[in-house]
Amino acid sequence: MEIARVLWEIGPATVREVFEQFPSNRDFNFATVQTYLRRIELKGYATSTLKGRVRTYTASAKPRTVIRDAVGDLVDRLFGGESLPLVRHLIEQREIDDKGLAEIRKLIDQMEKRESK
Amino acid sequence: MEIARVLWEIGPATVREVFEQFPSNRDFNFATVQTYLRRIELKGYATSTLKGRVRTYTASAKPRTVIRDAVGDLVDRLFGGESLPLVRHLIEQREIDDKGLAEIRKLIDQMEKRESK
DNA sequence: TTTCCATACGTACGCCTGTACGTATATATT
DNA sequence: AATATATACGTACAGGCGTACGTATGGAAA
Repeated sequence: MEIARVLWEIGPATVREVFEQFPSNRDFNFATVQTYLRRIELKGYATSTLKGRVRTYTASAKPRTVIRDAVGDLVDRLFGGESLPLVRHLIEQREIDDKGLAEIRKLIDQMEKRESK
Repeated sequence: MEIARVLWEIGPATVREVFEQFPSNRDFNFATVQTYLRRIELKGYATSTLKGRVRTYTASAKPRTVIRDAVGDLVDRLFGGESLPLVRHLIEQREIDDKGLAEIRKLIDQMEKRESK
């Protein structure tokens, strides 16, 4: 996931480019990043091509899809499929700052407006 | 997680009691539930005592703690540690119904009030 | 041209997870 | 008392994940 996120963020990239996205506090071995990218491709979340000596990876699955699946899975396991308790948890545990709270309120307004139309 | 949730919900319980919480669409084998409970105890999330022939498990870790860890992990992996995008995702993908949205709005009000005090 | 460096690719390995079987044994049923 | 039933407990086994090593090879530096 960490690796896939990098691919989404910086777009098509070589192993080295992905590797270099990680700050020193998250120090993977180059070969480890390589393995992850290979596996990501195996699962169909990315494609790659060999240009000369260097393989370049491109994300194929959309973030939205992968995120939906992963979050759905967590929600099933932790909350029996209910999303609301997760949001409640996040807000109550103060994981969201003031600015964030304001943004969420705005989002809710929009969703309600859109829904009633 | 599914198993631990049951322990939290129904309190101390025997393997059979936990086993019976699952509806037929989620059909574990009795032995499977047994194994999970053993592992949950191994990890320190529960304790157990043998009364006569029957072992009874009691959750020890608090849901809040386990949930915080699991959600934190997901947020790290999927969103680089930012919780807001997760909430945004949940709301935008319409995972929350009207009633839920209203409740969240109320919650936000409360949090803001509490914070400013 | 010889040596070094980067990269690809195959392989490894321990741990975790999901799932369950088999066996011993104690309790309930006949 | 003999037999069936339930339970605990040890064990298993495949697949995934996190992490990386080793080796071959092509291009760069000396």
